[in-house]
Amino acid sequence: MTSRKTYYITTPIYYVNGRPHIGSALTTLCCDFLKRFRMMRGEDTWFLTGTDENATKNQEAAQEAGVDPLDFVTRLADDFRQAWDGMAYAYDDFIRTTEPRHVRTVQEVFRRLRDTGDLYRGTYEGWYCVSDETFFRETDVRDDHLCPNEECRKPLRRVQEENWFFRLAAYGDRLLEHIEANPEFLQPASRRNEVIGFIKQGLRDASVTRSNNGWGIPVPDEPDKVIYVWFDALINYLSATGWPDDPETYARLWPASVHMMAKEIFVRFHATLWPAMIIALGLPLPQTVYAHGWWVGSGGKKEGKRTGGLPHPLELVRDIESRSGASHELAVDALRYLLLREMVFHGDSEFSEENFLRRYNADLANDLGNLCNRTVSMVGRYCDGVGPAAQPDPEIGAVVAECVREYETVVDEFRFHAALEAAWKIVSRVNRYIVDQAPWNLAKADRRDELDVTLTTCIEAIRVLSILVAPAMPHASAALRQQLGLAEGQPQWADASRWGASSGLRVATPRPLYPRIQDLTAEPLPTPPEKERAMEPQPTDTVAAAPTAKPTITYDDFAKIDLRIADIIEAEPVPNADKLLKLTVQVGDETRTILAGIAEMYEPAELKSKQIVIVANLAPRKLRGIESQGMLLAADVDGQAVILQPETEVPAGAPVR
RNA sequence: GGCGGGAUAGCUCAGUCGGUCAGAGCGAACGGCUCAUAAUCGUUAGGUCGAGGGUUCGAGUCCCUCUCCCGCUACCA
Repeated sequence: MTSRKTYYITTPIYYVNGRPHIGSALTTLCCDFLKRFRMMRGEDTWFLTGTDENATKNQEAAQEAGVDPLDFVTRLADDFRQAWDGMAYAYDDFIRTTEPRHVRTVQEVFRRLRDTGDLYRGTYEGWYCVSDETFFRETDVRDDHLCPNEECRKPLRRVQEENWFFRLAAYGDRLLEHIEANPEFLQPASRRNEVIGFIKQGLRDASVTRSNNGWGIPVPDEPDKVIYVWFDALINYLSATGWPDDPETYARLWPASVHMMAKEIFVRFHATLWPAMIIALGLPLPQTVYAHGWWVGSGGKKEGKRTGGLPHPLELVRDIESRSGASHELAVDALRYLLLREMVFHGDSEFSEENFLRRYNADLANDLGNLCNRTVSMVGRYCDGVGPAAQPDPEIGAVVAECVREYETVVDEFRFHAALEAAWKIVSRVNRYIVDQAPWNLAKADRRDELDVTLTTCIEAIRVLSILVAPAMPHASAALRQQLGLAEGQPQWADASRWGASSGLRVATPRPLYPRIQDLTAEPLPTPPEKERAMEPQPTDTVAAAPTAKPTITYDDFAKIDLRIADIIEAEPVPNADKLLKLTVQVGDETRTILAGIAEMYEPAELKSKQIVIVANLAPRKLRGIESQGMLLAADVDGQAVILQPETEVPAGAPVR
């Protein structure tokens, strides 16, 4: 063994013309999990993500919008960066394909492959789709001369141009050889078989340049051409290592340990073209290329093809946050947990918000959160808040050890949901243990020794859990440790195997990590999350939400919202709710009930006869057992609501535009 | 069209070499407990394991046919 190789893991670089959604969030999350897990084990890690910006479409879209293309893609790239920051993904590097370091590497790759003869000139004459940046053969094109891609169908252009081609066909045998000899190279196995089938069918050389329209990476010495966006994009994994200018960093990072991605870009690009390019360059191949499945809509509809239907991860976070009252950071972790836990190993998984929320209650609120809460509470009550110095139960210790082993095994197989399942075996075993031991009876009978063993066992189990959940839920891990009274700092994996490592901890005041969600009804998700927050009871410990630029919407999107002026006729507090007021409002000749989370800022009396702005066509929703038929608009100032009013009195029901 | 993967309790899914495999979790019902977040613990699900046929002493578990879904690939010059 020579110097220690860094565990280098990558996401694909994301097309900036899409937006972040729970699919790309999952890919990135898997990488984050692996990084955090490896780090915890003491390994050197490097986690790369980024954006793919050289597509011709971007330039055209920028022109339409009348903006400079680079500014345009920069803004879009920032959307991704903010989304990933908001999800607490601890990437080490964010690469953009418009950066000089990437351009430099891509051009060098091109030069070298040109020199070795892996690239050659060829003439292409035929049909070209600008949108897909793809050439089509004569036989693929129908008489209408529209793009054969069913999801595109844009008019094709007749082109004749000389381009550079990559000798992909020459690498089929070498690829197959490597794939057969290295079972861990392409995973999971079902996907590997698809690749083998694809290669055995015979590969075709790939056209890797396009004519230069002012956007993209110019071909060295041929400024009238740019490098095809896919050829350019894959090279980002190499660019980020500093190849060829920074041999030291390169040596530390390359080859990549894992290229993680969703399945649609696996077979042709990451499992075929990219490895062939690497072989042609004479570089070592990545250790593992892994493809996970898609989120598909409920009812068997294939929503994965178009990810437009999938929500933005931070929208879901806001929803969890406002429904549960969990802190923002813990809501982020809740979604991280749910994404990893709901995505099954082999294939596509169903995305259903209701199922997510159900699992939130079951796994996070009832099982994990409550286990911590009841333990800390009992230590407070029976031991004056100091963990006893007893030996924890060895039988539970054996169960914990077994789960820790299982966890480690399945993580190395990329079965994240199975890892979390293993951790939750501990949770449910200890919940059962508590009932079996009945510490409340032990306390009454003054059976001190048994009580000490019981509570020490609980504390120890939670301490181990705080380590096991850390890769998926870094904030929740810290919260568990805070509750137990453990010193701050990164948990270490080795401590998961030290049963009985803690004693005499001073526990914190018990505070539920994950409050239960009362209403699981799945609302249509595109509900504006920020406005909704002002409506919901706000927990006092809510951390300020990470600022998130919302994506641009069209006028049509805006026009769907029916905003109206309303007169407040009646305002009264809602029983058992600190922050909710029940408003009876007049909208034109209609009277409605609206619930608003403004009780902390406004007295019912002072609201009477005030004019407000409401969203009149929001789907009704039950809050605290009362149906709210609309939503009041208010500014959100650090969680406090400030209602919006017309400047002068106007007729109730007047539309707002 | 070819190749591959699915179809298992209301929901999401496990089921390795054919014989306590008909399972888990959630949801629901009932009961226990009271430390806890109306939590937790226990019991309860009688589901023709997509349809039909076959091999076998015995088949979700192997073979054939069919239906539906999904993926990869090819579009028949």
